[in-house]
Amino acid sequence: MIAEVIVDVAAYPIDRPFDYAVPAEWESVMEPGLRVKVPFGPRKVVGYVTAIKMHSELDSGKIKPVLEIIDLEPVLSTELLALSKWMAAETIAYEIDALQVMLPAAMRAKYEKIMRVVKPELLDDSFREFLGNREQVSLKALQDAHLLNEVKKYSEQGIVQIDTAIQQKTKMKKVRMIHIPDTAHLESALEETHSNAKKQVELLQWLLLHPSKSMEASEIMNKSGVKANVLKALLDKQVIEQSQVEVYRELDAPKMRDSGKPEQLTDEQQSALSAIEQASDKKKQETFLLHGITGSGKTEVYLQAIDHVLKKGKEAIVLVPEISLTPQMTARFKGRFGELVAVLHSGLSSGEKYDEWRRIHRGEVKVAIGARSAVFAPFTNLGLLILDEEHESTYKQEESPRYHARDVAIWRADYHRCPVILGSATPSLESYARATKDVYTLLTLTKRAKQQALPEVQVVDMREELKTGNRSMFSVALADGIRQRLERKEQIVLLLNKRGFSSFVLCRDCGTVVECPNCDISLTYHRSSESLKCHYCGHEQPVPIECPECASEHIRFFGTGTQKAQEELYKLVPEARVIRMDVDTTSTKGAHERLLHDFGEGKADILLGTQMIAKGLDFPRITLVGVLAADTSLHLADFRAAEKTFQLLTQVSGRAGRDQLPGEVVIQTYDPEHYAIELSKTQEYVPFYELEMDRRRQLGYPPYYFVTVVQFSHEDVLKAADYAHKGTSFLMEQLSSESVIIGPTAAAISRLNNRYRYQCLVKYKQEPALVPVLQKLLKHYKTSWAKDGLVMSINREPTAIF
DNA sequence: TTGGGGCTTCAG
DNA sequence: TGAAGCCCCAAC
Repeated sequence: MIAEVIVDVAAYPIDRPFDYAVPAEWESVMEPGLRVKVPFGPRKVVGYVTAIKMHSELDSGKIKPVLEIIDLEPVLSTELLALSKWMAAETIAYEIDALQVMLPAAMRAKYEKIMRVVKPELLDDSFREFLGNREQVSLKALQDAHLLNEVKKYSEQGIVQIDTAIQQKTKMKKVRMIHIPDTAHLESALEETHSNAKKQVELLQWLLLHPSKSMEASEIMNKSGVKANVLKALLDKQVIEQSQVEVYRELDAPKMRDSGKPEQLTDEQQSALSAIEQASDKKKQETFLLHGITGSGKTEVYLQAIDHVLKKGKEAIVLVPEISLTPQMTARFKGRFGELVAVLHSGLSSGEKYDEWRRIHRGEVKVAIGARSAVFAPFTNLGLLILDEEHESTYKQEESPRYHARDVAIWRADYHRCPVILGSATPSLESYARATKDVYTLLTLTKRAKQQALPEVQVVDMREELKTGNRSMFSVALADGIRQRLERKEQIVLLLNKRGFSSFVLCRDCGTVVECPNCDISLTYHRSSESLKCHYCGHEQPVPIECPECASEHIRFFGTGTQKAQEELYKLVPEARVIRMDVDTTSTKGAHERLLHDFGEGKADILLGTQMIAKGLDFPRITLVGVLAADTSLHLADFRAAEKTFQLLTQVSGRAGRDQLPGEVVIQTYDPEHYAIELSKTQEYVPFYELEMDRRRQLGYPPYYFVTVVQFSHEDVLKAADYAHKGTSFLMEQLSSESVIIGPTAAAISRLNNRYRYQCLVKYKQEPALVPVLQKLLKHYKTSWAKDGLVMSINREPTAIF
């Protein structure tokens, strides 16, 4: 029997299965999806069995045997094995990378070189002394002891052997379990125990009072008050027995709970739910775009749809952007489905993630909630996949394999013949466009679930504020609003839009942002050269001293931090209690959750933060939302800038007035006429969608075109540019004339880690040759360019063009 | 990616 | 002549 194995080596010529002989005694247990230890060249590595066959094309002399089977059960199902193949091909990644992302990080192998003594009698005395009674030592320890030269000699003489040890990063957690005999045995043991052994008598009596078959050793010690030595004495006498039992790590119980009861649905919610249930009953793959305004109760639709598939004995995956994986959200799912839910979020340790993964793998839970990678949850009978806030760019992994969770979800749904729900108040243009073309089924929720009115939105022109002499960060309207809420003991959320910090130049008098003469995109400020550059066409110009439009000298780099905002806020309302939430204050584990919890408890009046506060907050006392600088994200060198701004403004506005109290939103901007800001006033998505689609069509950007970016980097500027040229011309030659190839241009971050970066942009509507051509380019690169120090990467459908 | 073999270079 | 450094190649 032959096993085809993908080995744990990420390299171009190795990105294919290798054949290994299966020893006869393992033939009955060998199957695809198992991890094995195999010899590979002179070393030993972990590999994944992807197929079993009876014969190999290779000379039998070349085939080595599998050394060890690591798992008892396959860790990857046939479905996930097939998915990894598809994903590797689609994203142009190594298959091993595609396999590894599907498993928890704790299962990734760690290699350690160890030295094993073969002929101890031939060792020097000093070396033997160092070893003590150890038979093997890690090379690391030997290096620390400066013994590497000796080891080398011994190894050449065959006195010691160097070997690779493969270790699991995280092991299953085990506890010491004490097995307690029945009362009769305990009583007879008590009689036999000498009364001098007071503590033993005490323990036996305690055990008699607390009858149980088995108990954790630590629990016995804690509750009975005896020490470990007493326990050991009884173990030695074989009165009690012990064993190591595998347990799951205890997760923090959610602090908030949902009532657990399904809520009454509105008509709109009900018809959306029915459509999903129908698709589910018909065992049909169908992708639904659930477009519901903020507060329209999308989550309730998810919950009831999940309930429907669970009743049919199937499983569900819910993906949420990491940031909205707040206790509020998870508590709601746990409240509804209790122990059937596994939550996978970044706050868990790798061991905890591993435990959650095993709970899914063993079929102990039916619902998995998590960020991007939860889309690979090892369910075998999926009935529903949900992506909440589907427009979020965090669903795209920006390192190899560069997959999009949406595509993976649809692939899995297709495999299991089940529906996918993409939910958002502000869908990505891609998804909405597909919904209008009936690729996806559009479901719309236009009313808020609790009948509240949408908050009233006011856009404040900061240029006017400046003219009237207000140089502070807060407009008169916002400052008044804040004071008012403080008096009424209501809560305020202030969003500081920090994206694209200091990267563009803006005139404080007329709001002009310096743009590229060739492209409809703002120029990016480059400190190193004191110039402004366009990352799309390569245009470059010096930083102007005065505004090119109004000749004002109030022209400067735009951007301001949360810390400064907090100081200014203090000057404005010293009595207010402010919680600041940004990368600085949320870097420690659980900080994010704690700050939100405090805010929810009313321990602060104002929540000031960056993007991370825009989502998922659902607190009834928030009645004012202020956006301090709406335009910061508008002038990024990114064709999605307007879309992202509109999404952010809509999301954050949705935080206000979610309960009884009416909400109000104040958006401060230097560019009130911009359609992304103008339209966020009414929070109407469709008009924005139409305008933005028009613009995208004119400029030839997604979703009208697909985009692939090929990036070239090299330590030497000239070589980077040279290879970028070569690569670009290769693509031009090979791809059809329908495709638009732009570049090479300097990347937005033109030097990163001392490497110069250039890129080439491929835009296409239909290009069947794309993947094969990219594969060819990759082969070129790997077989010759890479040797010259070039690094090339391919990113299909990037979230942003850097 | 990694380890080994082979080749060159340099000092002794 | 041996050690060290570098390049190249195969890996089942």
